[in-house]
Amino acid sequence: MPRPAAPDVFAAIAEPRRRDLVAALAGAGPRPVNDLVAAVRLPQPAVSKHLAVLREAGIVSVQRRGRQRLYTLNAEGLRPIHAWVGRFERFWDRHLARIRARAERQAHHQPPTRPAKEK
Amino acid sequence: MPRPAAPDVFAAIAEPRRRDLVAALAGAGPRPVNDLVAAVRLPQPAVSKHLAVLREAGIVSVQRRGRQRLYTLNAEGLRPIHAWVGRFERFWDRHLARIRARAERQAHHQPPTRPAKEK
DNA sequence: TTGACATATTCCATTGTGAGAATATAATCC
DNA sequence: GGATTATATTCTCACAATGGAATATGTCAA
Repeated sequence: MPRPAAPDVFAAIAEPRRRDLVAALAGAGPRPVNDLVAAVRLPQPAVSKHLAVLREAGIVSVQRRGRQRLYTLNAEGLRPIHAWVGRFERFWDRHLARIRARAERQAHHQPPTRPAKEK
Repeated sequence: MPRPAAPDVFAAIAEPRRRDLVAALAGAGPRPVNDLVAAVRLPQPAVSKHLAVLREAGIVSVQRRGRQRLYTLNAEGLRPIHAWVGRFERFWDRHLARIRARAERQAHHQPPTRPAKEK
């Protein structure tokens, strides 16, 4: 599959407005730009520009219909972020930390890692 | 508890170098700055500056010992991101999508949503 | 065609961000 | 004290990003 190039997804969602747009696109199906303009309360050119960034990052996809362009959330594009943050989930999730400790103990047959005492 | 103010965690991890720093801090315990300088191959002032951003975002914490400052990953700070992205997990996870579809079908007693055909 | 509508793009001014060099602070050692 | 080590801060510069206004592009309708 032709990876359509995803220039820094992290930077794309760093902008609060763009996160708003993503949220507005979730749940509902393809929405025209004007819908989003109404949803996020931002001038139309701004919305178009933010959508362009999201599109280039692979987070949304467009589809022309008549004079309007319907934007759809492409959640797959968010996956790298989820994956990256997920690497650290075990550091705050006590349950996961325990599971991990046990797994490592069984694997290496060594004493469990000290649970990194909370301050 | 005094929420220590977390100015845009999203912006903090938008920088690749800072993500490198976070990764370098994970797993190992508190590490002095020079360790990190060696790890990420960046001039020391740059590292200090990035660490400052991470600190203000609540992603790392510092602890003085002698002349050095030991930085520790504060994974809790990443939680907002995980939570935000997690909201959209169901849109790419087929299994979760099915669960959701069934739940909605049962709730509204209506035909299941068409799985949004890929282009 | 003309006109209205939906959206994108360009231009400009402002602000923010990161790199790099130099310097400052603070703790330790002699 | 002075020298050395560890880290932070300041400064400047180049550049990217953002908002706003204006304008361009494309599509439908009459």
